[in-house]
Amino acid sequence: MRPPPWRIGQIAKRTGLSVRTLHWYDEIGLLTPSFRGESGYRLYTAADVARLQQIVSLRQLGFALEEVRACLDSPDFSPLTLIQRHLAHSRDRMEAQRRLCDRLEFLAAHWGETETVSVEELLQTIEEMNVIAKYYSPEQLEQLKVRGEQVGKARIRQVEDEWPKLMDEVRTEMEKGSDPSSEVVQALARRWMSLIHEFTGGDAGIEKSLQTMYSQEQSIHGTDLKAMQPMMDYIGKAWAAAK
Amino acid sequence: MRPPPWRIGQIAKRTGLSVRTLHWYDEIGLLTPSFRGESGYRLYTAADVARLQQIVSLRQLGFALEEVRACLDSPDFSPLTLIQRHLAHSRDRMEAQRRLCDRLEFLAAHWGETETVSVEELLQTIEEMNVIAKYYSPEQLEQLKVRGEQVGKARIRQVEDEWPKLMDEVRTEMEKGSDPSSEVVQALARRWMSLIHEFTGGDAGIEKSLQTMYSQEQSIHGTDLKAMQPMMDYIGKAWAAAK
DNA sequence: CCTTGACCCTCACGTTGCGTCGGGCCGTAC
DNA sequence: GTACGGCCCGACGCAACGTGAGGGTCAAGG
Repeated sequence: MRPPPWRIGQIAKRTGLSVRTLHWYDEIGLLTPSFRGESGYRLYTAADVARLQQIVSLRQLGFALEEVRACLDSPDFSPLTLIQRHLAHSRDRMEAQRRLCDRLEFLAAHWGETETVSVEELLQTIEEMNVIAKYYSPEQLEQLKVRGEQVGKARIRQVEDEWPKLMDEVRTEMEKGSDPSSEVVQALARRWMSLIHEFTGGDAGIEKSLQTMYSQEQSIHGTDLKAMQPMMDYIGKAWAAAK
Repeated sequence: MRPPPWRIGQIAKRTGLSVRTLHWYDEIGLLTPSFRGESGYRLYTAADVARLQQIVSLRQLGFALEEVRACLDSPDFSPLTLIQRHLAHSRDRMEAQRRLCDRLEFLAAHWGETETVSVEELLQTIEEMNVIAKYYSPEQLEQLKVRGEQVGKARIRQVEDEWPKLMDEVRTEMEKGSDPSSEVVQALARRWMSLIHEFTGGDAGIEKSLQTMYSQEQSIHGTDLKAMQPMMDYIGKAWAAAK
């Protein structure tokens, strides 16, 4: 790092940028080295390096090269609005990134120990996620995610096992024509409501969204929701009778 | 949306993609419509639309077009590792985005009500942020951010006012040669330590990093840290004497 | 039959910020 | 003298389209 002016390779090493990047900055006129040797070598002075460090600093904030140029080349430029614009934009992008991570995390967790997952299963699950996202607000989804972490994956699998059994039992009672106020049906209703409550975490909004989804969609997660409608009515009656 | 096959414009409206995008997918062979009319119009069948929706689904996860192609075109493809790779990558990017947002937020907040900010001030502050980031771990910075929000901006400005005054008083006592165990110096030491404590929030690690920074850097935020070294020793003696 | 307007086609260049060649000159050490 | 590494310029490549230019097609209306 002996005498200024320095050649391009020195500058590259010093700043961590690539030689090509410095060529590029020169080419677009963002940083033109003050001198050229007789052989055509770019020669950078201390002032050039200072400007380059400013460029690097502004780039760290995610500014585009043209914005960096605007900052450095117009002496009375006030970067405040630029920063605020960038902040808003960055926050948006971060939100999008966060949601994407959530989705990926869910998918990764969903098949945590599974060896191989087929593309069909993946697409199926994405489709379900999209359907679900249609009915819950982002905040509700966040709530559900937290709740899912609270109850643990083991319990979730337990419940996923239990649901179809419970539905079978309810269907049986319905077909037998059992009175909703009978003790057997009451017990089923209590189990039903308990599972729902475990899912919603007692949040009324989430339960509302869940019901809206059940009434609008005809199938999800392999369950025929249309066929569930009468069951829900039946259980609803039993629950009402219990009170 | 009458009879399949549909023309490109219909498909575009239906999927929310642009016509150009569909052209592009055709060009790279990701989605070639099953038919062409005699006039050369692209004609998409229901199967084409189904594939397109799969493409859109996978793109939502942030997959590159080539990855989408790999998923859809090799029948025994298992996307699990792809998802995990993507998740790791996405988390990294989100972390970077978060740090960038933090920096921008700090800058925006730093000049909250100021009308115009010069580029020099901006660059100066970025430089300080870089120096600070050299000495604190990301977790510590997060802690400091939270702490800053707790104490409020008004108090921060108060402290920023108070520091130079306190330093002046300490310097005066030093030059007078006052005994560190004297009551006057003890009082100064108590004020000094109190301010430090208010900054660190009582965190030993942060205080350590702060001291490292003070000993390594020669100037920050317009304060001559080299000149502060003897003052810190002096206060240290006074504090030790107090105990 | 002609026009109009919506829709479609195929090039083909622009975008961002460089990475990565290829072919050839320059500088220094052995 | 020559070998090796640094530097030059020019040009293509990248991801995923956007945005024209210039021109055909189709259905309805005058």
